[in-house]
Amino acid sequence: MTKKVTITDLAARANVSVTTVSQILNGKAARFSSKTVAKVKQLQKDMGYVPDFNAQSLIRKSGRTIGVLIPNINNPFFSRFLRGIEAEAIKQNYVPLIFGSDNSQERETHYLFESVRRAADGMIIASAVSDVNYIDNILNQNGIPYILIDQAPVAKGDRVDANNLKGGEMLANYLIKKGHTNVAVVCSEKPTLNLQQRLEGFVEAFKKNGTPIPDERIITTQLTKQGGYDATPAALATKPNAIFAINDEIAIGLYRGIEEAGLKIPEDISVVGYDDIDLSEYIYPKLTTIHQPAFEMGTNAAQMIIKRIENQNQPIQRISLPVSLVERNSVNQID
Amino acid sequence: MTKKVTITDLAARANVSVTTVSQILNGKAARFSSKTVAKVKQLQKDMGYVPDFNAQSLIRKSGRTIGVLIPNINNPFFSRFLRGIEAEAIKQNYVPLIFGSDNSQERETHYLFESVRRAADGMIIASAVSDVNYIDNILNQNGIPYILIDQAPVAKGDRVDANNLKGGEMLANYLIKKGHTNVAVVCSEKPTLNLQQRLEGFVEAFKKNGTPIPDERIITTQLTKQGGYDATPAALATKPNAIFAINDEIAIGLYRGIEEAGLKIPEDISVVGYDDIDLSEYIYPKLTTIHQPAFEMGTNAAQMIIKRIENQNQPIQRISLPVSLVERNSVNQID
DNA sequence: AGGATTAAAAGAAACGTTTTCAAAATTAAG
DNA sequence: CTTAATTTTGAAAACGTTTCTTTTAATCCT
Repeated sequence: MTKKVTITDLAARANVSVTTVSQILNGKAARFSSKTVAKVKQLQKDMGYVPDFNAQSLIRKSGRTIGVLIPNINNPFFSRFLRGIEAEAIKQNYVPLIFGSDNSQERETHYLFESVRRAADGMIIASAVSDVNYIDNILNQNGIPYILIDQAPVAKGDRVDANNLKGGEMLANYLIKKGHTNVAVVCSEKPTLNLQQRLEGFVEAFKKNGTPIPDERIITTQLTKQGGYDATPAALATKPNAIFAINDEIAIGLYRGIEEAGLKIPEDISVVGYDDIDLSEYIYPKLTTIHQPAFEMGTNAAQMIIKRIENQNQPIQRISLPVSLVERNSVNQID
Repeated sequence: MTKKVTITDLAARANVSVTTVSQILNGKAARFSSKTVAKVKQLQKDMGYVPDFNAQSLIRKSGRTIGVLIPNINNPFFSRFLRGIEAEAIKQNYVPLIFGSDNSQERETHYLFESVRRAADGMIIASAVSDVNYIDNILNQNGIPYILIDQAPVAKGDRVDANNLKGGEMLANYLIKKGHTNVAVVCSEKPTLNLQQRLEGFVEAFKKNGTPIPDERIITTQLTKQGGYDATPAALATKPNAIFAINDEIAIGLYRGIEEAGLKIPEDISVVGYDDIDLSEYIYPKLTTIHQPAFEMGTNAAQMIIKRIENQNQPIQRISLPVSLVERNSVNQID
């Protein structure tokens, strides 16, 4: 392990000042004779000089870093979302600092502070166990802009989401068209805003149809495959002819539970999900669900936060992405 | 957005020198009167002082950061692995810098350099599109220790893996016991060492059994669900009574392909996978596979690299974790 | 030729910490 | 009381950059 080579070493070898080297390596090469430029650039390669990140960030007051807080790396929706962020970040020369809160309040706080400590230039927060005002306080105090996904923003905040109200509504109307008026819903205990809206769109559509969904048909559980599996007996107990899983992960758990209960989808019972994770095409029967543009949500979020970082006082940005129903084979026509 | 508060500000407010503040905040509080200590600590809270990460790292020559390079965030095996890393890192107060190479050579290189640039203290590399010596060169030149997962290490390197040879062998013997001698394999084009070993264990066991697997029964494809799906026709064309998918993702793709071909698992054809991702219990029929301790591999990897970081010249570390066969319902008894 | 421009390069301050070393203040000892 | 020992504090250097300002060298113009 050789000692790290610094800009001073390089300058010395080039018989040139530190300033000169710095300038040349930072796009100001025009100011110098081509001979010097060539010499410095060559030497950089030869000596393997790479500027010290910390020294650089210290003085530039930015490390081009975006803190990203998500609930769960395991959930395919989020991993796709993450890849969107990554794609945009790489394009604009930022680096995402990825943190999974695992739905733990403690972890979320830890990572929030870690992001502050590491002087993230901005944050994308898709994890939501903490109170929004709490988050806002911490980040605001430290001058870190952030954007919230799937959660009610503080009044003045930037925001990107997909149209959840519409999504829920589309699903409901589809089910109604297929003759299902007797539905159960599996959702999480303390749903974040996006889930609430999904639910609302869904419930309202059924109400409008004159077939409201009674409260006891709304089952709560964890937002995971396991959660869906666990909730199956309770859902089945309400004798529905269709179940709406608030996300695809839950739907997959439901599939298993239903299978083990000896029932067939969609002949005995229909299921719809939400998210359109890649898996939904790989299970049997293929899942009818709402497509959310997870990747685009990622790229948009990244784009938005970068804009904000680079111009703190531009107008508030809000983007709402469209969703679509993708009809596959998990819903039966009845009557 | 208030101006950032520095240690100098705090010192001024406390009527005390910068040194004093620094010491007190860095575990050397014993050297000072309890009055001073109390005052400083209180003020830190009140003023919301948090040490500047870059200034700190610059002088300490470490940012307690571990670069993590994986092929694909989407693959559940890796996301579980990641969570193992995260768990250990948080315990030891490190932060993982997570990068997904997406199996792109270009990205991998980019992130490798990005890790160098950001002065990662060490790296965990589970992505393997690049040549090992190439990686070794870059990292070695910059004095960054690393550990390789699932890849042949450079002679002197630390290493953690699971026993792939054994895993392949177990699978083969299980299949043989179940009466399958007519098997196809779906693997990737340029398999990394771990995959090679899986394959070798598998193939050798069949050879030993007197029923060797002809080359044309080894189909190559991408290591994804889509890849498995795409490979189905080719695999089926060899008329096997069982297929070994080199990982569970491929197995899931196979499930879909087989279903669409109108065949039933395991009645018409058996399938085994490798990894034991959580999904394998949620598909129908449940997948028989080899369990790899992904999470533990993560914690071990993190532990190992941290040890290495904190003591560059300790002896080489190697851990090989055990694997086990988990028998579910995707294999039929034949004869 | 000699002042005025312009081009090329260098000097020095600043970023916010940690840490070494020495000085000042306090306490204990004789 | 003085001196020594101990506790507490502070000044300044160092980490590796970027950038603002200044100096030096080269070129131009009448």
